[in-house]
Parts: sequence; C-alpha cells; structure tokens
Amino acid sequence: MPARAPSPKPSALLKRRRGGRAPPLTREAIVEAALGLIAREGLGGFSLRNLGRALRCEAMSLYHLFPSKQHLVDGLVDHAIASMPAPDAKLPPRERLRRIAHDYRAMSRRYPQLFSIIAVHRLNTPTGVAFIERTLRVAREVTGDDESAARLFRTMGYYLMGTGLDETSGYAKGPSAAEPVDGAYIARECPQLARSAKYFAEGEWDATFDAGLAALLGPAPAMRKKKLGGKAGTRRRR
Amino acid sequence: MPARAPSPKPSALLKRRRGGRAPPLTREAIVEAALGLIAREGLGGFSLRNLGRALRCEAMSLYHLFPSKQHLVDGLVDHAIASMPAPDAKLPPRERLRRIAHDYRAMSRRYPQLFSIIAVHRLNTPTGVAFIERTLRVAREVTGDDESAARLFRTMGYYLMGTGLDETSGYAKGPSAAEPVDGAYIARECPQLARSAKYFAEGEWDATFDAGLAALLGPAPAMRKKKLGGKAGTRRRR
DNA sequence: ACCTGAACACCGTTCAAGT
DNA sequence: ACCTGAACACCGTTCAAGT
Repeated sequence: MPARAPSPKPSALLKRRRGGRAPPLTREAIVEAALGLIAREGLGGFSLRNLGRALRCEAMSLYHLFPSKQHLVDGLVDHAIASMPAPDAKLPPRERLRRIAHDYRAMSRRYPQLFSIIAVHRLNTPTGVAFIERTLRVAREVTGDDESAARLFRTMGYYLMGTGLDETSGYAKGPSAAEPVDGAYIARECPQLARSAKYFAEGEWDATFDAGLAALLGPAPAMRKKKLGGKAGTRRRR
Repeated sequence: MPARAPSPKPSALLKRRRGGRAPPLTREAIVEAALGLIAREGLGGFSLRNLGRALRCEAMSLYHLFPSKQHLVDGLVDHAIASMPAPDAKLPPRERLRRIAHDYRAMSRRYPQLFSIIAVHRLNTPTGVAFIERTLRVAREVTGDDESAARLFRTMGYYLMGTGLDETSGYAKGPSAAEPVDGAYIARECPQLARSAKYFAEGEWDATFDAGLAALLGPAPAMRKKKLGGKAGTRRRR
C-alpha cells in the first residue's frame, strides 16, 4: 500500500465528488476503474471499498449503477469479450478459426488477472452469445456439419481455457505450494522433469500453443518464409 | 443453513473435544472434513470457522496442524492428486497416456467443487512432482524425444485443465451472467448456437472429450465390439 | 502441548438518512 | 435522483491467556 492518502482527513477527499466538478459516476467509468484496479492489485484487491477509493466515492455509491458485485463482474467479462476483433472474412475458414484462437489467447494476456474469472464465466449476455455464434459459424464452415462443428468448438474451447489459465494463473504465476520442493530434489528424483524444464520456459509458450492448436485444428499453412525455426508465435496484436 | 445447532448454548458443544473422548485433531481428519465441507457447500462455504464447526473445535485450533489456510489447501490438492491410480504398465505407452488423461478427468469429477483450485495450483509438493514425472516419462515413451514429450505433456495438460474446469465450474454449472439472455433471443439471433445445443448437453461430454483427446494424442485403438455408436466414454472408476 | 476466545483489519450488502 | 455512513454478518489471522 504505497500511496494511500496521507491526508489527515480522508473524508474531505471523499466529498470531492459531490461538491466539486467531478464527472458523474457512469457504468463505463466504473468498469474502467475496476479493470485498472484488478490489473494493478489482482483479484485480491478487487473490493468495492478499494474501487470506491479509486473513484473517489463511497463503495455503496456503486450500487446505484450495478445492483451487485456480480453485475459488475459481468460488465468486466463483457468488456474483455468485446475487445476481441471480428475475424477477417477474406481468410479461408480454417485460418479464420485459428485467428479466433490466437485472438482469444491475446485477450487472456490483455486481462491476465481477470482471466481466471473470464474462463469459467458463462457467456450468456448479448455480447457473449454473439461471440459464441460467430465462432460456431466459422467452425461449421470448417467441418461442414453441425455435430463436428460443435465438438470442434468445444474441444478448442477447452484448450483455450486451459492455455489461458495456465499462462496467466497456472504453473508460471499461480499459487504455489506453501512449502515447495527445491531444485535439488527435482534433479535427484525427477530426471525427466529436469530434462523438460527448458521446454516449459515462457519463451516456448508460443510454439507449444501452436503445436496443440495444429493438432486440434489441422496444421497451419506452410510458412511463407522458409526456415523460421519453428517459432510460429502469436503475431496479431488486436 | 438447515441444521445448525438449535442448542441454546453452542459453547457447551464446542467444549466436547477437550472434556470428552473425542479423538485428537489430526491433519488427515482436517483434510477429510474440509473435503466434505467443500463437497457439501462449495468453496464459498469453505471457511476456517465453518470447518471448526464441522470438527467441533475452534477455528483457531486448526492453526496448530496447518500454519495457514494456504497450507491446508496444499493438503487438499495433494489428496486429490494422490487419488489417481498409477498407469497400468502392461499397456502400450500411448494407451497409458490416454488412461492418465481419463484418470485426471475422473479426478476432476470426484472433486468438482475443489477442481477450480486444483487446476491452477502448482504441483510442487513431492506428491505433485511425482505425478508430473510419471506422466512425462510416459509421454517420452510415446514421442521418442524430450521436446515433443514436453509439448505433448503441456498441450494435453491445457486440454485437461480446460475440460475439467468447464465440466465442473464452466458453462454447465459455473457463474452465470446476472441477467442472461433468454431462449427466444438465442433462437432468433443465434441459429448456429441453437443447432449446436444438443451436442453441448451433458450426455455428449464423454464423446466430445474423447474426440479432442484423439486429436491431441492420436486415435484410440479400434473398438473391440463393432458399432458401439461412437460413445466411447470414460469407463474406469479409480 | 494443545486449545480458546477476544481482537484486528478486512469483506459484500442493507438501510435509513442526507442533499 | 444520487450519494452517504453506520450497521450486519461474515472473513483470515494474531495474540495473550487458559488448561
């Protein structure tokens, strides 16, 4: 807690909104502030009281725009889902689906702290079902029948969920055992894990992701420039 | 909260442990009680105070066996990981790896409420790294080289993580939008989603899981009895 | 050595009250 | 109409105290 109002009368600061020229509270302002708060402090710091402090209002004022914290979380998830671009209609269907997978992964990296909520949140808002419908239609173009399209959508979704969670909250950054084993123990007891460690490093994540995606979706088209060294990677930004 | 001590003096009940013949508190007893509490009430009900009530002791007594709630969570994850059987050494490597995947999925269904914690928990206890080492060795037998083995382990892990989360906490059972769209909206705006709904039903989960696993790992060996209708499923129990 | 219970610094949410 | 702040029923954890 570095800079938390050294003023002796914090209530004077909190009054700013009503007395001063502060813009009125809006849903968008609250969503932006919440995303910033989560990005800075993680989900552990995401409380309505902290959010009120960031917005210079009382926590309970937020209930005027969002009837509960759950409604606000829905707004955050919608914001993240809506941040994904529409797939480029000029690409062949299989490449469009591959792009969607890369765009989803890019989204998980744009909202790393929020992603553990996004991953298991039902997408049954208008924004959410629009994303699902759009993706299912591309899958249908790829497979040519509804059943295979549904299964491809689902298995690709499992894979994207797991990848995003592992990369944002999992082995690399997630909660560790309170008393983890040390490197000497690994070297002694787990030789295959020791030999695998270099392929688990962050620099290998792109190649691993593309390998799994190719297995689920079919191989990517031959690279235009030869001999890139197998580092396909996620190139698109947003 | 159906049956919560109608007695007018709950403190008398809490005293039972010290005065009576109650067995002493052990780590195992606490882990079992915590798993039961989570299974009954979900992670939302998993507090040290509730756990103390289930064990008829003060919440603070738990600190004697586990220095923090995080240490207890490590114990729960270890318990779940240790519940998976060792793979049958008589099977060919690829089938052994497929079994491990099915065993992991079975574990996620044995601890559905806990699984959202298991999925992102680093497995760096002795039990955890033993599971990783054992699985990596099978993957190494399948691929024949360390790099492909590491990537196969990782991508299969992503897939298992996503599957387990989706089946235990995701679209089917997970948190819903506070104000979801209704069926009429889906039928009108999302025809491909409407056509896909039947393949998303719980009865299709086994077939979908096996389809994705076959894509990542290679097809399962031909079924012994012909014309089973594509419903391979997860047969082993534990 | 093992367990207790008051206390501390937090939560989300309700509600009567202010302007 | 919009915002406040006290209050309620919870958290994990600390700590001095009991037996």
